[in-house]
Amino acid sequence: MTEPAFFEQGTPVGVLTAEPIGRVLDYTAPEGGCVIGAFVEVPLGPRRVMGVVWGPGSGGFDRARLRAVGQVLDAAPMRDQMRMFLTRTADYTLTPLPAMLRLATRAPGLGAPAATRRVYRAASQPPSRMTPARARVLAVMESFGGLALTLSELAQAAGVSAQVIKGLAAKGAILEEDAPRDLPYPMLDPKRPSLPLTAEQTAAADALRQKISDGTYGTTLLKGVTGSGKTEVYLEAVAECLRKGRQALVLLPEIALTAEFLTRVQARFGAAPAEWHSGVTQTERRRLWRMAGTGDVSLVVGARSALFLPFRDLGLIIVDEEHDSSYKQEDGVLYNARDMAVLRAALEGAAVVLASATPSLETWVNADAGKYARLDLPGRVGAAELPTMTAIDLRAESLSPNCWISPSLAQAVTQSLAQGEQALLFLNRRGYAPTTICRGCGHQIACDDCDARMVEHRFQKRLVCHQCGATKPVPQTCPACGVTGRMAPVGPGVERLAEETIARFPDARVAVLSSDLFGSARALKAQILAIAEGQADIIIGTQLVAKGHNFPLLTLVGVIDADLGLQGSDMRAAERTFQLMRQVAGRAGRAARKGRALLQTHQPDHPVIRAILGGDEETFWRAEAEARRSAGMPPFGRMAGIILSSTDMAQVFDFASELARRDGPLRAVGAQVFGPAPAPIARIRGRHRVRLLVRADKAAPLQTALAQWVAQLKPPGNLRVVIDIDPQSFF
DNA sequence: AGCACGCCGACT
DNA sequence: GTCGGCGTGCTC
Repeated sequence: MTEPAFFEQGTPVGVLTAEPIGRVLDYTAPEGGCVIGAFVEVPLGPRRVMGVVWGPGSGGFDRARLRAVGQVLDAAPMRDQMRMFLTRTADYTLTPLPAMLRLATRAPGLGAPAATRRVYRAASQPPSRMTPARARVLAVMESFGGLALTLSELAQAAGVSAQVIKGLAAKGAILEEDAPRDLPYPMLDPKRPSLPLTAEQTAAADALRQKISDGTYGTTLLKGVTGSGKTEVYLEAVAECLRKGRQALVLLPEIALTAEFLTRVQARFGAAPAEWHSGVTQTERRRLWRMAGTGDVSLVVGARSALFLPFRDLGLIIVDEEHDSSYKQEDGVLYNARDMAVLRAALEGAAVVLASATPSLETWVNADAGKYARLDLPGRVGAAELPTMTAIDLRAESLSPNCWISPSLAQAVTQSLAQGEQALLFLNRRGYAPTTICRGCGHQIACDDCDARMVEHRFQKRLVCHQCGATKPVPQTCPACGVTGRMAPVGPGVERLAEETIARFPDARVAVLSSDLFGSARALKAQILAIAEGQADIIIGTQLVAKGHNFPLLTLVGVIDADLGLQGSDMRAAERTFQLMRQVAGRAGRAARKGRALLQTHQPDHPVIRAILGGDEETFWRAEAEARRSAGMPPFGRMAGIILSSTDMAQVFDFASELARRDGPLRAVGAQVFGPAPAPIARIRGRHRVRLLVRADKAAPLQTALAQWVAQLKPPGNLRVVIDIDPQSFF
């Protein structure tokens, strides 16, 4: 069936709005008609809302009662590929289509006529009377050629007041005009020479260029150890894509921390790329959204939601640090940007590059099965060598109570300091101490609204719940037994580790990098820069430091508790610990000096610890893959998590049990239900959470079955049901 | 999502 | 008698 691309005035059209209405509504096409995919404004009840012409009218509504499309908005119509992408992601994630549309239209004033701004341009006629200030203005204009400047730009550049410029304009000596506010982004120049590449990098870059030159879909895993120069390699893929005249998208996990990345793009292409993340202004978002649609932006660097920009001709998607768990959105629409990038690329005829030093098991398996191509960069660039990794067996070390730096680690730190090098002590725990306990009765302080212990933050002088952010003062008196003065912190957090470090190394400058210690991303960036320049001797850090920062003077990484991530029975624990440890260790020795990593552990013979220390990664992945395969777990089977939450614990348990009992639609496709069990976090913000897990074979039509299954029961009152396809954690 | 309609409790 | 609580249902 072929759909008409254009609808004459008065013909019924189906319009999808971002309102939570489960279906497309019929309207009549407006005066002048409209094309399929057009962004329109339609009347809905007393309101006017934005929508997209999704297709011909369904005809299921009284023709005489149809209202007309209000107006066609001034935006590039949504392309077929994008409509297909939204439909497919909605189906895959079991998200209502309007919610997907909302994700794809996160730009303010979408249809408003293009905003203008007043600009000034040189005129041929000189002013009747020349003054030094006027001369400076004219000189600035001369130096900018024909380029139009705003009042403030011009005044600042010439060092004159706005009055001078207004005066010149009034005399006709310069021209005053309105220009569109949304200027095209500076052009990136892919013809500029790349940085010198090693033979290894060149080979990988050539292979990627080849993938892009045929303009078809294909996914490549670019696996390179930290410091192997992955970025330079995939920037060559970007260059090839730009040469082809297509747009490129680079997805990054922690967008607030990309100053270094932007500088590298600037160095390679002579101009900065467009940025898309929560920190960009509304005006900028609007500009980028529109320019993506018209093709006036060639390279976008962004967080996961950049995947939903309306690119006119997307030729390449890079997913950097593809294993990073922040690609999986955990609230609102639950999607994994890495997987959806592959889907979008397939629909657009674009190439995908998944870059990582420690790929996700899913990606490793896909590459192993030949579904993805794979390129390896085994060596570091230049003089840098991979750090050596050794375990410190904590069973053989004598540690004083409330101390976490073993004698062996302390000795290594002393040695680094003596050589004028930096050391990093890694502990993935924010705050001072994870637990506050009463020495009298053993009571632990927990959050009032969540099923979580409260973490002491000495910096804030309060206890903080890491689930909901609630805080309370550290009590002097035990709320359980009423005894005063026996409350005590138990276990280490980075703040407490810093205290110990300062006591042990009084002459060293100690810096703590933890996300909660900085008010803004800018302050954090400044601190990172200062550390990179050598303004600290010992860095104490959480997970934050594992992600992509270069500290050239850093040669020693000490992992305080390598066992931390291995607790619990989550099947992803091994994979996560492996990735994190490898990444943290990779911070050491990235410049000329050799680095080493020391892992404090109570179980040096644990298979994961041995895999981290021993070089044989492929064996580790193969064993992990085999364990998953035999259990029928992802990526060899499919999983969905169903989180049910309510303020009433009995109600939510009863409902979940009833749902689990009525598993007919699931059994019909060979899927099983597990649970109900308390969710990993059993209570958040006063809501009790219960989880069901569904497992199915890879080929099973899981989404359809889930939809039928859940539709059997109507959730009562304030009970909420959220379905999470491909959950990050499964027990 | 908004916004109306509607059916029961405590107020001028 | 009326004001208003927010449950239910509709929007082409």
